[in-house]
Amino acid sequence: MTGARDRVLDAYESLLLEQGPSGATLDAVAAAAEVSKGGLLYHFGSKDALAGGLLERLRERSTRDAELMRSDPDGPVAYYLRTSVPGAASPAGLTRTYLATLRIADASGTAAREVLARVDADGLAALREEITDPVLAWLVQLVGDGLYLRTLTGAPLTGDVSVEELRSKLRSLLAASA
Amino acid sequence: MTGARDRVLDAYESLLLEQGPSGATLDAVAAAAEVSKGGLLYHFGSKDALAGGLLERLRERSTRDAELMRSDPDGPVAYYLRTSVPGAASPAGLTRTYLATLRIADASGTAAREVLARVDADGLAALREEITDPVLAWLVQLVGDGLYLRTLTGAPLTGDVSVEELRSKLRSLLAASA
DNA sequence: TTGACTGTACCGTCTGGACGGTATGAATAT
DNA sequence: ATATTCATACCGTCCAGACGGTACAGTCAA
Repeated sequence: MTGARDRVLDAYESLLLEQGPSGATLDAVAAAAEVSKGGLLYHFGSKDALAGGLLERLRERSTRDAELMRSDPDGPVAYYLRTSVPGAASPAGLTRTYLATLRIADASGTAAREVLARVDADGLAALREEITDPVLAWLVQLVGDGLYLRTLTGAPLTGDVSVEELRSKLRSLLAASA
Repeated sequence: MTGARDRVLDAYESLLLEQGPSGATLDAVAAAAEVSKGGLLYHFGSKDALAGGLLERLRERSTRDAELMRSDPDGPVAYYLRTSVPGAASPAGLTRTYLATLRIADASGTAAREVLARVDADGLAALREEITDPVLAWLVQLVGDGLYLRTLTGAPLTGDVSVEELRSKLRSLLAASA
């Protein structure tokens, strides 16, 4: 009994990631969630409400992720470097929800942008607790964001240089400035 | 006589950037380009063909941008750092076309991803001509990509740290490893 | 009995696309 | 010199289908 509501949101995310906004129709989402269309509309009264539900989930997961980041035994930076790699999803499922929200950042208008901006701000704040230099903290975050963009485009993440090499480079950069 | 074809592509880009894929309907594009729908369809036989036209333009502009990058008096890196900032568009209009293409990266399926990947590869190759360390070259590119993502979400580019500070940090990082 | 659905039937709107027509100008034929 | 043909570059209308959303009768576990 996973709760149909969550299943609908999961399905919405999946369709957004795999087929984009145009593929995430109410019918398709309902089918993917194994719920009738009527059932979907019972939980989310309109498509806007569905998008709102995704935004709400993003907010929740972002908050939870920030907590995990702060309480990580190796510190926020280590956590961030570990989880911002597309392959390893964040425990809270933040990555997935974030990427899905990115796809509706225009359709949902400003609301999505605001939440997205808040998620970024939360992450940066957590990073700053460990990285004293604000410029460097931002740089680290931007590298993670760049990796996100790669995932968005479905780029192969370049086999030439591994993400692990990138992370260790970042670590040495951080150590040098400390 | 600017050529209706180019005007259509310009309008398509604008709508993609301002309203996203759902706003970029054939009618809307035609209206924005001040061309009738029939006229639009004369130049691009279908919506897929329109997307294809955008991809073609991206390829052209990317090639031209790579040339400008290589022939820049201050070197590829300086050029990249200068132009990857959303505010200052690249001379060839690459930024705009790239961002627009990002919005249809799913609808156009794999074709868009391939071109996007090639643009990234071209940029990285140009960067590598100046930055010997491949990991560092990739890092620089990812920072630029992160800035792109910010533009995509419409994030305020954080007023806390200026992009100029970020650039100078990057420059000093590059100088230190040389 | 209520809440959480399912299933089916619909409706109005919008969208991509097909299609037939038109204006212009250059080439060719007479 | 005039008439005819042809290609290019559009315009405006129409339509089938898809989409979001509504309505409502029924099911079934707690």
